[in-house]
Amino acid sequence: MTAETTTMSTRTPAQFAGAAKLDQQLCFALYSASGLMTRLYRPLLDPLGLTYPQYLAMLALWERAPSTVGELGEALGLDSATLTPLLKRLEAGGLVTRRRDPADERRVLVEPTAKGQALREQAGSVPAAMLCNLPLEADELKSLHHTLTRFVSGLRKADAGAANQS
Amino acid sequence: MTAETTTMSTRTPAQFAGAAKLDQQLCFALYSASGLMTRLYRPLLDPLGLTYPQYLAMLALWERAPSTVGELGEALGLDSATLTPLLKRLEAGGLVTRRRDPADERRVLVEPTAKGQALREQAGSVPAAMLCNLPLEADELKSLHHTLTRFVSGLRKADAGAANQS
DNA sequence: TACTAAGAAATCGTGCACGATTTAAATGGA
DNA sequence: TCCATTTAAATCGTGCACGATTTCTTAGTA
Repeated sequence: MTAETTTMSTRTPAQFAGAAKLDQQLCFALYSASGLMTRLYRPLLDPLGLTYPQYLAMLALWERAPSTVGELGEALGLDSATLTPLLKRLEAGGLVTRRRDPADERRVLVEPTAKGQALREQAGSVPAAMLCNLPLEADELKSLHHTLTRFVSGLRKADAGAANQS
Repeated sequence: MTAETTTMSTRTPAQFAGAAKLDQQLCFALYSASGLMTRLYRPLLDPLGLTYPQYLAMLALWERAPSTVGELGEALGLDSATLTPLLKRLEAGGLVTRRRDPADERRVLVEPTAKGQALREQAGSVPAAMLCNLPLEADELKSLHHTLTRFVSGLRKADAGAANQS
């Protein structure tokens, strides 16, 4: 993006110009960073046969299984329309099982198979490899992570509020 | 995500546990932040008839038109497989025109229509409205933006390097 | 002039993401 | 008990994203 060299819009009120540009750049930077990171994960995850969202789902399941679709959705910030087909693909790959909860037939319990558990060992080297790719110093990463965590937490509240209004 | 309350994995070698967790959380935080931001933009962009990627494309075109598909791709970090259908939708909505460059028939020039230019006025209020939604203080936003910009710049280099290797 | 190589955009197939709707199960009264 | 309400997941339609391939154009070169 040529954002740095952008001249001020001639129509934007002066008092908004700075803030508007900052906002645009921040949101765009988040958008770009997210996409670039997914791309950097690809060569690490391809050998495991996982996409990045699938990797996130497995991480969640390795920490807590069985989980319901709803619990996974809460953990990952995704809804059933996204998770159901993703989990079906993981099931087709033999990594998880899906079954109705006998105690509440509305729920679906998802759980890693033996193969899915075995994958955890292979996946163990991913975070360290990924860390090597990240272009900031350790303290900067920590600071970025800290700010982002507060940011996400705030956004989630705003998002929940917006959902309740409608 | 229950990341804050996550207990340490019992299988991860101790010396990697901290770094691994930090990495996972940072990447996941970026992924989450990006998705949440797109969601926050939706109510602002819906009245304009734009999605967030379409809004980004229009921002780029308002700054520089005509642009080729390749130039837009460079600016937004997207390839022609993503942009071509997106631009066709903008064209179908009457916001841009697409035509082959007479000087080089390989290129396609994209340019806002009068309607696309008019939309710029309406879109002027979007950044300020978005800014109100963001949950951090101005100095924190600035710091986040600064770190993210360096981060993205570094990731782009890493990504370009990876592309050249293959 | 031909012939190859390089470039730009479009196309194809797969997967993620979500709003809106649907189906089915559980819950809470009248 | 019966029925309305709520809840959980699945489904449908649209749009983004990208690797791989294809088509067409331009450039370079024997």
